Amino acid sequence: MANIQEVAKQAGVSIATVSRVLNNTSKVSEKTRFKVEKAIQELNYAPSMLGRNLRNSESRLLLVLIHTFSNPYYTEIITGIEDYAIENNYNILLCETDDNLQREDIFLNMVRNKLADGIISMNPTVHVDKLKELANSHSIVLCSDYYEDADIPYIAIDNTIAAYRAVKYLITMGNNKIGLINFNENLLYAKQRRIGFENALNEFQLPICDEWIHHSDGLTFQDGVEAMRRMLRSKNRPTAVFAISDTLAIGALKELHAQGIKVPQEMAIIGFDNIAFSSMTTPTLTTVSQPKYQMGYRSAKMVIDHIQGLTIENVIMDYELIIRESTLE
Amino acid sequence: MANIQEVAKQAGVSIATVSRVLNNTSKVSEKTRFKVEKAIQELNYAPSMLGRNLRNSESRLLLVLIHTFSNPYYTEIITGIEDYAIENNYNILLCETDDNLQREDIFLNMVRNKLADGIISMNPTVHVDKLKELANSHSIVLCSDYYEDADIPYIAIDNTIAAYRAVKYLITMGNNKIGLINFNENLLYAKQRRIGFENALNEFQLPICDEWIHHSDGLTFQDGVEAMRRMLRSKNRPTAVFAISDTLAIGALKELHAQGIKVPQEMAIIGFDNIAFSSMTTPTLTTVSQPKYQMGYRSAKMVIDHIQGLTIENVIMDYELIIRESTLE
DNA sequence: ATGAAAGCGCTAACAC
DNA sequence: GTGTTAGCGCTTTCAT
Repeated sequence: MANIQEVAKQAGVSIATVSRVLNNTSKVSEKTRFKVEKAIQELNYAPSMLGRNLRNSESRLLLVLIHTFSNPYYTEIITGIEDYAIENNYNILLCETDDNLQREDIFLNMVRNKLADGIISMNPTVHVDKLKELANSHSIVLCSDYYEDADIPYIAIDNTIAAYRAVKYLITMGNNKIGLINFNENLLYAKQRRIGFENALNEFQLPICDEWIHHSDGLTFQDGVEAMRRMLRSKNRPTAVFAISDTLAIGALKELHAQGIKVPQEMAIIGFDNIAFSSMTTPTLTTVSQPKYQMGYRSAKMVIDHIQGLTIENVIMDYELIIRESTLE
Repeated sequence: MANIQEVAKQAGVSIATVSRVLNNTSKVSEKTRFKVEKAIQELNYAPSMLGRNLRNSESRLLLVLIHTFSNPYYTEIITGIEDYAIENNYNILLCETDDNLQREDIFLNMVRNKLADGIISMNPTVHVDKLKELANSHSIVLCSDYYEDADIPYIAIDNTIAAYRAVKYLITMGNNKIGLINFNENLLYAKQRRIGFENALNEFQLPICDEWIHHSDGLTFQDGVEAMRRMLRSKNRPTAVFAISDTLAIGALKELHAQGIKVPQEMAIIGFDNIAFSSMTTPTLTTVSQPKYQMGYRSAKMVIDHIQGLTIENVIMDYELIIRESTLE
């Protein structure tokens, strides 16, 4: 592939002029521009990003850290990120860390290495200390989960209140035995949603029963199936269950169906995230919807603003309760 | 962030020596190595990929082109690609083209631009001529859909036979009125699956009825809902439907449920792809499973082999019929 | 074993 | 309006 030298030679001009034509950065005479463009055509030339980036010391690449592609929660957020990024001439590098510290290191190093200009992390299991240190000198934004007191800018919803509202809704629907399917509570959002859950029960003086609280090892459908299976082992069952993610809720729904337990008549289920599948289940799933696209879009804006030296502030977004069949009587 | 100069200065050696320590490329005395490593530590130095890549004229980045993140079909393939890539010191750049020619151009240019070393395209709507031309001088592999006579290496299953087997299975289950929900037949795989569908019907001398063949505009659940809705407008209904993707099949299932039509008793449904959600629906979905992880893994191997100058050959993978509730009586 | 220097492809400051 | 040139951070050849 031709380089700028060859184009210059072919057009009979200097490389500076070629660069000017390429970047439209100062006046070039019609005639010269024409010659250069002709040469570019003939040589099928495209400028090397590598050279350009090295010179400009920027890559216009954003790293997006996620735990695993298979979690459908991310898809809409990523679309939002990508839209803003593309609009602003950035591209995104989607990085799956998969709980692998080594892989994580590779990605974090890419921004120290100048291969990427900033990071949007949606990966709460990331090595916090490293991220914190990196955030001192680089542009990092956390999306949808964050760390308290870590001083890394974030965008998220108020999980405590959202969970509180969801559970309160279950209560107002007449449920007074309410269970929880949670994930690893080291994650802030999981902890917060549990607190919201407890706040609601406390407010209505309902029991918080350990038998009705189960933790899953992961966030796949199958994890939800297993959590519900464990919950159903006890004869004393809740009449409603709040699952911390739609994937878990959908798995739970499946297990209830397998055991012939009617939803919502015998047990109501509410999820969290409003993933696309949640309206395709039988019954359809009541859930808490985060403005995922907007969260992605704005987190991209945040990180790009930060790269360009602006100061940015944490953002708390609104959520919405989407009521569907799994909680209606 | 420090650069190689500063490290050299701090260690009291030349930049060449630092580079040698970094890359372990020739003998360096213990003492010098130690000094350099100390300086690297102190300055918290990490080499710039940009400089390195420019020098080596490689980026060790692979582009993965997909149509949209929201299609769950891709997730497992991408995991396979990523595993092989990481094992071989490559990273992947996941690119969503979204039918946008301009966006597509950006991505294709990245490989001409030396920002990426190769492309795995799973995006059948990509501008074929451009891709073909690019494939002459760069490393490109098509995964799961391909172009006939385009001479671009690919990995895929035999869609015609897979579809044939799926439909034949419906026939042997006693169905003789079989419908099809297809997608845009400009896509090779859609065309091939239709041919397989017709081959099976022809073999058993069953009618191919236009009323029972519907095309959707997209591959979302909603598209499946709408396709089934259209099919149900005619009184004369098929007793089984082959949907070209699980997403469409799941949408169809949803619409059948909404209209109170029992699956599989009144209508059997079979999908294609075995996405994770297909075992979570009610009823669970019979489907054709492609070895998605392996297809990803091997396509990454193919493109990296090609980058490294090896000759590569097209690969046809096996598929598997996964029988679940949506076709059982 | 180590250093000096060229050069990867590009942009921008400076000179004309 | 256009050309010359330095330099972005690195690797590698050639000396020593």
